[in-house]
Amino acid sequence: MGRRPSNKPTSFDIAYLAGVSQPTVSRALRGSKSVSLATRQKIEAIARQLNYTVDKNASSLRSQRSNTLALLFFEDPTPDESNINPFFLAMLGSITRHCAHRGLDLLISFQKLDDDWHKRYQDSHRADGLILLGYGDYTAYEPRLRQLIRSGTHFVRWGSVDDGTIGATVGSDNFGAGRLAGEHLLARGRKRIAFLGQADSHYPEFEQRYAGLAKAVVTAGLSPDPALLVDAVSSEENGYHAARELLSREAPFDAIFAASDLIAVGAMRALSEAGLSVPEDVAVVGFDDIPAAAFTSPPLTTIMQDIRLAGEALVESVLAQVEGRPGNPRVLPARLVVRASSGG
Amino acid sequence: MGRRPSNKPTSFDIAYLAGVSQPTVSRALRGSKSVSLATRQKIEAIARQLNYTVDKNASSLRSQRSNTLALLFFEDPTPDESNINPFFLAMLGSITRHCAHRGLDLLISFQKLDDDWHKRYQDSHRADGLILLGYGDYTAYEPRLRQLIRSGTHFVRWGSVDDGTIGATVGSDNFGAGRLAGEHLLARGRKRIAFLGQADSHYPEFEQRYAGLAKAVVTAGLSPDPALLVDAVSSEENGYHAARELLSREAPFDAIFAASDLIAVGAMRALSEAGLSVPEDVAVVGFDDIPAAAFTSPPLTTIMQDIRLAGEALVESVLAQVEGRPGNPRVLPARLVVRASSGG
DNA sequence: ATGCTATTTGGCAACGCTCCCGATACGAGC
DNA sequence: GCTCGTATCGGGAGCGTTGCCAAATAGCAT
Repeated sequence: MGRRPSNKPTSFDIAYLAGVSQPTVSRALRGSKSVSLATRQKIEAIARQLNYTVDKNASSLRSQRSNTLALLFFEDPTPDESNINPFFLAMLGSITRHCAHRGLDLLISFQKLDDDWHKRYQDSHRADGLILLGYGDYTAYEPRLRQLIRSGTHFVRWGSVDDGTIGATVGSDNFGAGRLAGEHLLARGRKRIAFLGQADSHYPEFEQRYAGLAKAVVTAGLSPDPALLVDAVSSEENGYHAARELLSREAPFDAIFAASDLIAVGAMRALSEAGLSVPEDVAVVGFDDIPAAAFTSPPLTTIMQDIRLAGEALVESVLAQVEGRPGNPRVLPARLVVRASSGG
Repeated sequence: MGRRPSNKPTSFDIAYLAGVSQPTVSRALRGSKSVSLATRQKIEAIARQLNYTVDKNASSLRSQRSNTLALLFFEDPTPDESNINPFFLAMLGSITRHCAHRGLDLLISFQKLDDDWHKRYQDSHRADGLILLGYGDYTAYEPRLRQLIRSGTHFVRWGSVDDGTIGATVGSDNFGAGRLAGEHLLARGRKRIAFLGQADSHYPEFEQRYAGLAKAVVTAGLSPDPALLVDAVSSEENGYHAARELLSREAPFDAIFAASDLIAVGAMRALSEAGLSVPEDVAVVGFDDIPAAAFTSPPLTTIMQDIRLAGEALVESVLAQVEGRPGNPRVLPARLVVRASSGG
């Protein structure tokens, strides 16, 4: 029964024990250089001995800095509770680690696209900045982004980096990646490449992936066939149905470029049910390199985004804004991971 | 230029506009019943119009309640940055949703087992309680748990629920699940079932899974063979090596029960390389039902834990403690998901 | 010894909210 | 007509920290 259990010590207690004033304790523990080595060490020793921790709320209230970022996930289609987009989960890992590296706390939250999430965060001082991660229909949350900007909330968005977007944005080189996928398939002799994914402006990332593919096709002297373009948002179910739709169109095709791995996985199931074999009849390339991609049969050729770099870029971008610097847009390279589904 | 951008309104502003005192604003917005309907409505209207949000830090500082939980992940083996245990990620989804449902914020953080993470959270008022999620060596963080208890920090642990554990705990019925797996394999005529996973007291969950399996074997009138017990912690690499170790022992076996899906996946790779086919030569059952389990070839029979329920139970347990009620231990049922790897 | 700069430290006042009272108003009750 | 209870609100005091400025001390040249 040495010490009373939950009598959380304050900086006053330490000040008293160290024989200094309370502000000095604050300075010492925060590493201000205007406190002598001797007193700092004495203070640190006492603090350690008392198991003292700075009160996060008091500190944040006073300094108007929470040293916390909020990570908001948006998902369009899935009403399924626990089934989160695996790519975003990988991103989450990268972001948390980078936050830890920078001494930041990370608040996370899942949002419906049409919720009033922005109100929770603007001016509440929960977080110094927001990281927005979402695949969904861009137009659905675009007005809310304007709201955030108006209220002076710092945020960065993961998504398509182009002129039309609003606020700081970090994203992969979707166009380049699409082109990469196209060139890969063309190099393997495929001539009629279908695209599964929403290729309109509501889904700018998918749109750019398609644009890259089209560019590769055109460059090869071929012309893209609109019949090979099937809408799908990112889920296995949608991929399955999109592939069936494609099959029903009876336009010949010898390859599929899916806008996401989930779509690709669903599509491969549909192909297999239709008696088509991958990659002999149809080569398949996905996007994201989710963990399951290595375990499909055949294993899925896909585009790997640089997740580590992405997490870092996102965190640094918000941080820059918090510190008054501009959060410049950033395009990250993506690379092709060749597996069996595209014929090696 | 209607309103000045980042001049965050305070409750004083609202009070002034509403012609009431500032505390009344606070009460009204928090739904205290001792404020008349008329003034409440007036206050709410003004608050909405000004885009007012309660300052989280001030509120938490005064009330000593942050309405925030912290989710801490522990991982033993993986130094690999972005490769997070998929089961925990699913759990994360469930926990966040339940937190949202309860109006709680969720702080997340990845920890090394031997870090001084407990200091960050005790008395810092970052969070009202902690949820600890980890597969690793229990003994490594057990002393830190005692520390938390001493300091009066509320927490709940996901893991093995038995007498030896400390603090509030929620976990699956590992023993029952192990038995389920054993009975399933025995019912399919397998008689020599190997177990891949650390079956000692440092990994109580794995230990119990093994105990359940052993129970099933004994009940069937057979006796467990120590030669069929191979240590492995949860990763694909470890599963691979464990299976090779098993093969090298030259003790006959016709089934493998892996303590986790990751181990099972690695083991299947080793089996396949050794020219053994699943399930003909060796039936395989995993544990966790990670997303990839459905895509292995053959698809993996595994144990599915009730993740939705788990998230809810964890959150409710900490909440109970915060409110002064005891956070009782809770054992959740798990069920078998039969796929091809065990012979259907 | 005196003055003057450089280094440390203390005092005071917020930060924006919630909690604990006490004050006021209004009807009811005798 | 007066007291008393109930509903509603205001006043004042913190919650534990950090920011700002002044004060004290030390160090050194004059």
